[in-house]
Amino acid sequence: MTEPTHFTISELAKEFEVTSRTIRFYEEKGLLSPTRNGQHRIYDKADRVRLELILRGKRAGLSLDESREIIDMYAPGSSNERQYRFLLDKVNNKQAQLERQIEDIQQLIVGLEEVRDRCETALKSNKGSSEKYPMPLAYRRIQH
Amino acid sequence: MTEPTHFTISELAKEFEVTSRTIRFYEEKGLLSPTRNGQHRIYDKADRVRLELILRGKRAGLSLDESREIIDMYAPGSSNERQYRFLLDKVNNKQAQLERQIEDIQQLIVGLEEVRDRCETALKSNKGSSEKYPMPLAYRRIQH
DNA sequence: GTTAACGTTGACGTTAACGTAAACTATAGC
DNA sequence: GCTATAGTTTACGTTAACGTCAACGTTAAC
Repeated sequence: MTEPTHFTISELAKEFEVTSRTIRFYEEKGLLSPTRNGQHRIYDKADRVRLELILRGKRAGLSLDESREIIDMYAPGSSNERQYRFLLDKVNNKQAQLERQIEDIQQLIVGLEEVRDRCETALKSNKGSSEKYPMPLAYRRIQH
Repeated sequence: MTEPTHFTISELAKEFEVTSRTIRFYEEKGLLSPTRNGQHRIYDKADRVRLELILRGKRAGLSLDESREIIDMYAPGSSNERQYRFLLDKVNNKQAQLERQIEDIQQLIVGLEEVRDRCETALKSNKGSSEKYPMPLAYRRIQH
């Protein structure tokens, strides 16, 4: 049983738990461009990878435009020195932005961990009714 | 010069580089509830912190509803054991979700790092025109 | 007292990311 | 030949997160 090399829209839809409409929408927006068999769409492995990346970007909280930007960096076009330098610049900026995003998420997690600690100590004291429950401190050191 | 303790809407707008409309919108959505001096809004430090959290959530790629969820966990309501257990559960779920989100972002970064490496070697070979430039590999190990 | 600066409440407009429904085509199974 | 299944296009609907007026109220300055 060898790996499939081409896919229909509903196969991809099922695999990635999105609707066909969604996949067609991504095509409208220029994020996918499957070939056609007559009027039906046929997706190859590269298309599948692109869809995967789009959805990863979505889970990451990116807009479709942002995901497109990144995917386009993955698949470079022309290749003279100026283009490389330009791409390099975009890559570095994007990476910096993503790293800032990670920091923001980590700060949110720190806040949640404080909440959890307080919950747990409150539960361990075995009378969760008369506890002091001050505001979290996690959001005190903020700069950005 | 002691730290200010209250703020007008435009002060906050300026500090956080959003419009007053945006801040009022957050209030409409129940994310803020400043007091009033007559008809004007007055924001105290707690309000400011909440705004900060909302914007951090935004940078993190969360929707307003998701940010609200998290903020509401920070500021707990009643406190019997059942409530604590329930909150604890929500906190843990949210944390897991945020950590998955971080992983997705990190994968995107890995892809960008590959691109950058190729850019840099291409530039170092000092003739950026005749290089092979295969598709990135970063998105090969994917499970989720 | 009027103009400027700041704030307020509607209310309608806009963009992104799809959902939903209608009307049609093509193929496979009976 | 007919129905079921999968796919297609076209088009209008929806929700989130604001933007953009318009019309109005107040204090502060001149």
